[in-house]
Amino acid sequence: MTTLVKKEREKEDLKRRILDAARALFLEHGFERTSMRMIADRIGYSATTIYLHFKDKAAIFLALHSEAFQQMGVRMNALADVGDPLERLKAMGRVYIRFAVENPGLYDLMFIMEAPMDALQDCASPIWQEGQGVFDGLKATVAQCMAMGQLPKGDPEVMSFTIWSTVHGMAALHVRDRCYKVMSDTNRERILELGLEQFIAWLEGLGRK
Amino acid sequence: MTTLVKKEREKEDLKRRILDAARALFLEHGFERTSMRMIADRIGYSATTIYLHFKDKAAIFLALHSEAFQQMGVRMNALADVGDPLERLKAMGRVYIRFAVENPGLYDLMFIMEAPMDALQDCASPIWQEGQGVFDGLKATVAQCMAMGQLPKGDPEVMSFTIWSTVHGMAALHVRDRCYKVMSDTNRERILELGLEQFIAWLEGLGRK
DNA sequence: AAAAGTAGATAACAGTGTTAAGTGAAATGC
DNA sequence: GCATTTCACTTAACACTGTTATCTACTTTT
Repeated sequence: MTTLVKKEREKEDLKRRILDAARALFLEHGFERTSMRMIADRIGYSATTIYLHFKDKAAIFLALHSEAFQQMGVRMNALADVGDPLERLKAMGRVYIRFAVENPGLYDLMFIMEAPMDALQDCASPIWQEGQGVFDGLKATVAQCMAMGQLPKGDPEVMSFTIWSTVHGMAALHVRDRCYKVMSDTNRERILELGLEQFIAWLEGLGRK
Repeated sequence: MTTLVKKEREKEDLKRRILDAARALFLEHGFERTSMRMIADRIGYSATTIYLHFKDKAAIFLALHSEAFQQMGVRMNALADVGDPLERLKAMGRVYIRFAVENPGLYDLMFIMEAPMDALQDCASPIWQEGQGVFDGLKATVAQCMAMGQLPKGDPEVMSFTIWSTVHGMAALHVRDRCYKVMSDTNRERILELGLEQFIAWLEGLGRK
C-alpha cells in the first residue's frame, strides 16, 4: 500500500523538521532556554504534537546528540587513510578542535551540556556507540604510535585520556568563554591555535626524547 | 546607634543564609533546577524576600562564583612557599584536580556553567579578579620554569593555557561525566589520577629533553 | 454508511523568575 | 504620647515552562 508508506514518510518528515527546528533553537538559545512551544511555533504545529514523535524534551536532545557524534565520527574516519600514526594523531587533534570551533553549539551538546545526561545511564545504549567508536579510534592510533616508538610506551587508554583532556579542555574553555577574559590581547584571538600547535609540538618531542 | 549596626548585621546575616542555602541547592540539583522558592523555603522566608538582597537569580550565582574563586585562590597561594618552580607547578596541578574532585559542584559553577555568564561581560569586574590572579600565578610559575630550563622556552601564556586546558579537560570530563562510559573497567576509577600523573611525567620530560 | 483509528489541537496542572501592591510593626518627628 | 514615615516582609499576579488528558476532525477499515 503506497498510502501507508507515504504516511510513514510524512511521519519521518515531521520528525526531521522537529529536529532541525530544535537544533537551530538549541544552538541559538541553549537547551534550557528553548521551550517546546518555541520549537512547535517554528514549524507551525502545536507544542503537544511534538510529543507524538518524541517522548519528551530529553529525547530530542538525545537524537541531536547522536547525530552530532555521527558527524564527528565521519570527520574522524576520513583520517583513516593517513598512514603515519603520529601524523594521524596530530590530524585528529586539529579536526577535533576545528569541529568545536565551527560547531560550538554541537560541541556543547556532545561534551558539556548536562541537561538530560542522567537519562543516558545505559552504557550499552546506541547513543554511546558513536562516542565509543571515536575514542577507540584515538586509542588505536595512540597504540600504533607507541608501537612505532613515536610515543613513549605505556597504557594507550591513559595516554588517550590525557590527550583527549587537553583538546577537550581547550574546546570547553573556548565554548563556555572561560579563557578569553584572562588572556592578553596579543594571544586572545589565536590562543586556541597556538595552544594546540604547542601541544602537538610536545607530542612530537615525546617520541624523539 | 547600636540598633543601626545591629540592623546592618542582621541584613548581612540573612544574605549569608541565602547564599548558604542557594549553594547547597545548586550543588545538589544544579543551577537551573533550583528555584527561588526552594531557596526561600529552606531558610523560612518567602521567595520575594530574596529580591531584597539580590537583584536576581544570576546575582546569587555571581556571589557564589566569586566565593569559590577565592577559595581556590587560597589553596593556590598556599603553594607559594614551594621553592622549586617545577615542583610548584606540579603541586598546582594536583591541587587543581583535587579541588574539582572534592567540590565538583563548585568547579562546575566556576568553569563550566554557562548560566548567567552573559551577565559577566565586564572584564574589569571584580568577579574576574580572583580568576585572573590564579591564572597569573600559573603564568609566573611557568615563566620561572622556563627561566630555569625546567620547561622549554616559549610564551608562558600559551604554555599556561595548554597546561590549564589539560587539567580543566580532565576536571570537566569528570564533572560532567563524559569519560567514564568509554573507559575500561581497569582504569575507570583511577583515570583522573593516572592521567594527571602521566601529564606531570610529560612536563618533567620536557625539561630534560 | 457505520465504526475504528489517528494526527493534531485546546485546556489544564503544577511549576518557574520576577514585579506590584499590600501588611504590620518598628522608628521617627513633633 | 500620638501621628507619620520607614522598612522588612508577604501575598497576588503575570507570563512563561514541560507535560498530560481530553477533545475534534478527518481518514481508513469493515
